[in-house]
Amino acid sequence: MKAPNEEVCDMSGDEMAGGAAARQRLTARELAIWRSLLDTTAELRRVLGAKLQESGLSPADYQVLLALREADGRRLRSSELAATIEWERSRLSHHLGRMERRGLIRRDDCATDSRGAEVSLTENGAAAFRRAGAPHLRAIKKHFVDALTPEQLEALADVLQSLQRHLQGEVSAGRTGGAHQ
Amino acid sequence: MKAPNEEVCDMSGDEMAGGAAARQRLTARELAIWRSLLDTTAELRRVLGAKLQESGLSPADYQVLLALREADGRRLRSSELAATIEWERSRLSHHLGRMERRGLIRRDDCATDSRGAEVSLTENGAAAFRRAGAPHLRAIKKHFVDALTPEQLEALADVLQSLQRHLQGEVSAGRTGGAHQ
DNA sequence: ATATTATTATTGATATGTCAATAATAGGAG
DNA sequence: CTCCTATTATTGACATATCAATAATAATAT
Repeated sequence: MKAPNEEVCDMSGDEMAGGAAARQRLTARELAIWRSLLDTTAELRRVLGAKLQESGLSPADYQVLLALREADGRRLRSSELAATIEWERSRLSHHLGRMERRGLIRRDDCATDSRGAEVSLTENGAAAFRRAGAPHLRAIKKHFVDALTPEQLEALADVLQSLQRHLQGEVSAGRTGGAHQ
Repeated sequence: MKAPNEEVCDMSGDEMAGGAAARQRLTARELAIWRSLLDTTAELRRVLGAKLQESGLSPADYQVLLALREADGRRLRSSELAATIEWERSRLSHHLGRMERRGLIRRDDCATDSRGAEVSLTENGAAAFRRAGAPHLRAIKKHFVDALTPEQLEALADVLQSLQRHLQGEVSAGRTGGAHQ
């Protein structure tokens, strides 16, 4: 096993111009936590995905149906839907094709923009979503929420907020600590 | 917006036999934290995957090459490799086929078991891994570790440990304290 | 109005992941 | 040994994801 502070990676090289803190190296402990984050979240996705599958929906199906369910008038332009769930348009187009074949959603021509398509739930799709919803939420409670104390949950929320801010600061050329990529 | 403690899901129904705590309901806050976990880790995977791609490797390629790199004699039986990285055998078989076509790995017949295949790095694969390694570790530091304080990192490790114990306790029929797997 | 550019959505090619079958060999019971 | 079962690895069919290219329309400039 590695010593707790062993350096796993020599960070010298490019894009490390700044102060001493910025050139610190990745420890074995830090790497292990990263791997644990990857593995644990993958396993959670797998377990919850399997639960959803019992209702005949994939996680991707669920995301699409949820966004439509919560949309004004239960319908969305294809590109609005893509923006809502943060998918690439092409991915959505392929997936909508499959969901349409299965009778879960419908695509109609848009009245105000001849290029556009309006996506809406079919009766079938709405029913599938209703069937899947409660078991899915129960599974989130059982496998995720119930594993943690309220304090741990809040600590996790704090961690996630920091990670997200850090990620956003990077794309919008921010001044997080000088790294402007 | 939802009130912080609004109940999102009525948990009554199945498999809730026990005390009052177990039948509590999923709050909007808890659901939001779950969604944030999904979204944030997806974005991290995306960013790190894009970085790896600059070296011509997918995250999956990297996992395979890393496992081979760390194996005794730089070679593994196919099923050992699958167990190491926790992949289904069929997935590994398909992926090894693609990696073999790209000249990253090689499969030889196993001397002691005529069914088996021994997977090993090619010179090409070893070189690709060497090229990708340092930038990948730097990216983990930059996008993940550097976003968090040491306290946040330890809090996250604690959360992940609880989640993993909880998941394992479920598969091995209960009693978190006794899971010896 | 016409030409240029941008936006919308789809498509095809390819890479990836899952599941259920298959083929071949190993290992044990009789 | 011979039959039965387990293990090993691959395959084919399909679902999914990404990327680059396309087609159609809208929006804008001149």
